[in-house]
Amino acid sequence: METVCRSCSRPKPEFFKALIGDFKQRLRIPHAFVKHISEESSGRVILEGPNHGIWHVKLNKTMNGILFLEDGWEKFSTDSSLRLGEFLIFKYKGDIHFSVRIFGQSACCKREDSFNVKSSQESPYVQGRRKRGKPPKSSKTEKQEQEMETLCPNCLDVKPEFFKVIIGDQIMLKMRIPPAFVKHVSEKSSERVTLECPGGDIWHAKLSRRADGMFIEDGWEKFLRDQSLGDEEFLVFRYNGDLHFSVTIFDKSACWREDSFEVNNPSQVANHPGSNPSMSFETNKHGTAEKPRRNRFLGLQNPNQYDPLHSFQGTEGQRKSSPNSVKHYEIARSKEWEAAFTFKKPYFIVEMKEHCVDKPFYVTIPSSFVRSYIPYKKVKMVLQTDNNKRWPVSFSKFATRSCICGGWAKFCLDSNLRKGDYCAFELVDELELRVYISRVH
DNA sequence: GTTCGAGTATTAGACGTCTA
DNA sequence: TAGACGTCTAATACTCGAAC
Repeated sequence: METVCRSCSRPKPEFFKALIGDFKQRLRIPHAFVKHISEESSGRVILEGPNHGIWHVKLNKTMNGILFLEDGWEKFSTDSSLRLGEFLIFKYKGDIHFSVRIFGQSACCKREDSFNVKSSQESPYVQGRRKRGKPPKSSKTEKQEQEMETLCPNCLDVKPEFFKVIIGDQIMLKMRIPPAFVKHVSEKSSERVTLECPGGDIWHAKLSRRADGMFIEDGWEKFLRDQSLGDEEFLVFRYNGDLHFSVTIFDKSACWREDSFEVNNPSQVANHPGSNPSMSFETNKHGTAEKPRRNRFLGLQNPNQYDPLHSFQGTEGQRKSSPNSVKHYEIARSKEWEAAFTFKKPYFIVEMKEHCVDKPFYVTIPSSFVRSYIPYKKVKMVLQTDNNKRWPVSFSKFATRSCICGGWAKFCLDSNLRKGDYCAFELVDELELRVYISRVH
């Protein structure tokens, strides 16, 4: 169970961000999160890295009330070696103070890598390159060791974590633990998995070890059902050991789901400090309490509540350019581009470089995508766009890489692609890629 | 035996050059 | 000149050996 921290009596609001587009220049605060900081929406904020290093970043507000982390953000981004496709989770501690956790493309928390980054001066990265050899052992003072035992995980992020996005049908039956995370699970552990929501509710499921990975099933489906979890919701699993996971749920607004902090079992309500006394329960046919099902947000009914940059999806354990199920919408807004991405099919994203939009006109396809989805050495493919226009292109697989070349130039010119734009390629059919464009210019 | 530094291998992206 | 292919380089994982 999520313990009550001695340094905080209530849960701290969180939101997550996917690093896409111009994330190195600035980062938008999700609209739904602004309410938590609206009174302090102008000025400097403090970002605390995974190792408790501190960065000061200017929080700027646009005319239409959108908040961006800007001046100083680039330094934080550089010092933390943030990369496209990674995820950040911001926990708001109050007094414009955020702690930040970084999740790599393996879907696991990058804490181990970034733990020793105390500040830009002490970064183990030299000119952006990680120093070779094993990282030095993190040194903690005796006091810090004691605090680790008494502070709740939300206040001291020292436990391994991974995230998972609810996408597609398969995950409704079982959830694959990211391969990069499996090392944290002892081979001697039992098969009984405990999933605990912040409100204290507990679900049990079965852990299956198979040749193709480690899965949580038999009970997972009930957990999803009871939490009314559905497409595009984002879960963070914090591992407490002995197959006990604390689960934090984020909804489509990129903010934590506050109802996940409510207690599902009325018998627990009276004893739970964070419970909502006004919450009512219905009794199901079995006589057990059932939380009213959440009114799930299924579409862009209210674009103002939707943070278009949040939902670049994670992977099922793949290292790069995950072909996870996501769909991208293109949203152009004045000079700055914003895109909302929610794919349903395998995809990859490419930033348009000079060679993509000028001679010799080609796009390199991530090899992980090619291995998984394009078994051909040389084949004709079709690109299509939102307006149902189609462009024939050639796909070629070489010894060291694969690319789209023949025909790409015409697509590029017809679509007026420019250097710096992003293209998402969604594999809608065996030899058909739907292209979504995010324009920077 | 453990920790840490350093060398090597592998992979993927960028870019230059060749050829039909 | 467009497309095909080779080479270079960066990033990172893996392995080994020295120091403690």
